[in-house]
Amino acid sequence: MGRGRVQMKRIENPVHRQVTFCKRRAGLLKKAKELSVLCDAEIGVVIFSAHGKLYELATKGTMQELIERYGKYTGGPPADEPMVEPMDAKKEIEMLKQEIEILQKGPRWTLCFKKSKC
Amino acid sequence: MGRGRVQMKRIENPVHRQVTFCKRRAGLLKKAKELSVLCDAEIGVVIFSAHGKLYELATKGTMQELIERYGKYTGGPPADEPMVEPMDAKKEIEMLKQEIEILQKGPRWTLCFKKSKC
DNA sequence: TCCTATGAATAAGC
DNA sequence: GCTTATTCATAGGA
Repeated sequence: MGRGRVQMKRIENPVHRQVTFCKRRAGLLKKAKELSVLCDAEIGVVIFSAHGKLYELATKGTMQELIERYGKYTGGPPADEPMVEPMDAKKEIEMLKQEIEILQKGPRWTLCFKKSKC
Repeated sequence: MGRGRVQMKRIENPVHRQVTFCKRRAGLLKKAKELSVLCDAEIGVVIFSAHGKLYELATKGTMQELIERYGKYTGGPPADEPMVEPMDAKKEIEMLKQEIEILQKGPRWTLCFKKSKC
């Protein structure tokens, strides 16, 4: 980026590393917020700097709540299929119905890109 | 980005939202890895999609270890163990989701693309 | 810090 | 999924 490419290895120069850390940390948190808003996702980011300082972000509720949700999810039944966590049933049903409505009304592609692979 | 600006609000069209979620999620995790490597930081990212599916990344060690470190740092209590949550109306939700899946994939890509990983 | 030149990310379209 | 047109992020330098 910027001027010249970036090697994916630890930046040795401590000044450069510090500057890059600040810039990219801000960028990462911004991206996380954006993804959360745009796609209605709950996201948590935890960053420990090399010196051990903590930076964090939780897009919905608190980090503690997110950690608890994480614990429930990973501690649940060992699904071979991607497991989906039940949320408030009423809410979800409403959301799903709305999606269906949008899908049914919205214009559909009539194109089919036939590639040999498929 | 890309073609035209992005409004920082929830994407209403479910197809667009899904596509954006996949792309930006990948981008976010990539950025997190890069920051970790370049600046020698320990980073954890947890993403719950709107439908409750979990995506995660821990750049050093496991997420569980990172959560413990976080708990120590913040002085909070250790992560709770999961609890199982009973559900009703689960059936209806499943049906609706299936319908959405059919609508999204059915007539459009059946002959062309493999099942999406997202 | 602020300011560019450039490399990356990504929204749409296919 | 792949391509392309644009916007975004950011490395280096002032």
